[in-house]
Amino acid sequence: MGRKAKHDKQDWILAAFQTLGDKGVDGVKVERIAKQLGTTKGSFYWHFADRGALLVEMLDFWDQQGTRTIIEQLREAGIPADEQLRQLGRIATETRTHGLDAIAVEGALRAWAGQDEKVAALISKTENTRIKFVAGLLVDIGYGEQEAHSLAHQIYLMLLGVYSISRYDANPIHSQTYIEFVDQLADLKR
Amino acid sequence: MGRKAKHDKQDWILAAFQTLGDKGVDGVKVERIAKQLGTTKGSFYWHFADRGALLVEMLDFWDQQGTRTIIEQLREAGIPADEQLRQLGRIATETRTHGLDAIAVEGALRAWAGQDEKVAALISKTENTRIKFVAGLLVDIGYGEQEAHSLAHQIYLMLLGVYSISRYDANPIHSQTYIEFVDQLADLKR
DNA sequence: AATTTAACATACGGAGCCGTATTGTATTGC
DNA sequence: GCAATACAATACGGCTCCGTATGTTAAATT
Repeated sequence: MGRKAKHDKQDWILAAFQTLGDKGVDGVKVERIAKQLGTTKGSFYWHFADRGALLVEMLDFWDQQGTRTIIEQLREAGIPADEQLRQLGRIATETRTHGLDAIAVEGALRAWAGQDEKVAALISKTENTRIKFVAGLLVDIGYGEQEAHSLAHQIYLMLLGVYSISRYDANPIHSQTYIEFVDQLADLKR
Repeated sequence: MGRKAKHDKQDWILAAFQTLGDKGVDGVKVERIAKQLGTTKGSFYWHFADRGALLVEMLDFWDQQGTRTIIEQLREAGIPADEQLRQLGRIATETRTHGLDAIAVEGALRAWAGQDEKVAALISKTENTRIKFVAGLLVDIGYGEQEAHSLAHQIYLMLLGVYSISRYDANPIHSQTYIEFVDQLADLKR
C-alpha cells in the first residue's frame, strides 16, 4: 500500500522526550522536533491530530514504560527485598533508557506537572504507587509499617531531589548520596 | 519633574516571580505581567531594557533576598545549633515571602536552571553554600565532619524533593516528612 | 500659568509557532 | 505499468509575543 514509514509515532514521542528533558514542555514545538528528526510538520500532522495529542501520548508512554515495567521487573526478578531495594535505587538514577536521559525527563515531567493539572494527577498517582512499593519492600526487610512508610517517603523525596538537582549540576555525588542512603536502609534494620 | 510612579522595578519583579512560580520561565511574558499589574508594555520598557534584563534582575533579587538573609538571620539569632537547624527546616518550607509562594518559586527556579547555564551556575553556587551551612550546624551539634556532610546532603536533597513535589501535590505530608527528618537529626546525635 | 520631564499608553513591524490545505513522491497490490 | 495508498513537503492564515517608535498625561519646577 504505502511506502515504509521513515518515522512512526514512537520516533516522534522519543524525540519529543528528548527536547522535553532539554527545554521543558514549552520547548516542545512541533516544528523543532520535525527539524530534529530531519523532516517537516507535514509528517507530524499525519501521525498526530495536534500538539496536544502528542503530549497525551507522551504521558501515556511514560506511564507504561517508566513506572510499571520497573516494578514488574523487580517483582519477577525473584530476589530478596533488600536486594530489590538496592536495585531500585540504581535503576531510578540510571541515566539512559530508550536512548534518552531519564533524569532530565523525570525532572522536566515534574516541572510540567506544576503547570498542568492533568499531568499533576498522573504524576501524583505514580508517586503514590512508587512510595507504597518502596514501603512494602521496607516492611519485607523488617521495618514496622509506620516507620517503613516514613522512610519510603524520605527515600522518595530524596530521589526527587536528585531528579531536580541533576538537571543543572552533573556532579554524581548527588546520586551517590541518595544511593548510599537507600543501601544503608537495606543493609541493616536500625 | 515627572509624575509619581505607579509601579517600580520591584513591583515588576515580584509580579514576574508570581507567574514564574505559576507558569515557569517560559510563561514570564512581559505583556502578561503588564496585564497582571493593570498596566501596559510601555511601562515595562521604561523600567527594563528588555525581557532578559528582567530575568537577570529576578535572579539578583532572589540571590540577595532568598539565601543570604536567611543564613544571616539564623547566625544573628544567637540560638544553639540544633535550634537553628530546626528553624531552618521551617523557614525553608514556609510558603510565603513578599506575598508569593516560596516553594513554587524555588521549584520553578530549578526547572529554569535546567534550561539555562547562567541560572544553573547561580543555583549550584547557592546549593553549595546552603549544604555547607547545614553541615556546619550538624558539626556543631556533634556529628563528625564526614557524617555531617553526608547528612546535610541528604537533608538538602529531601528539601529539593519537597520543592519539586509541592508544585503539583499540595499534601502537607511532604513538608512534614522533611521536617521530621531534620528534627530527628537535631534531637539526638545518633 | 507655562514648561519640562518622568511615567505610562498605543500603534506598528517582525519573528515564531500552530494548524490546515494543497500538492508532491515513493511503494505496494494488481 | 498503473492506480491506490501512505507518507512527506510546501504554502498559507492567524495568533502571540517581542521590541521600537511615537503619542499622551500628570506631577514637579520655574
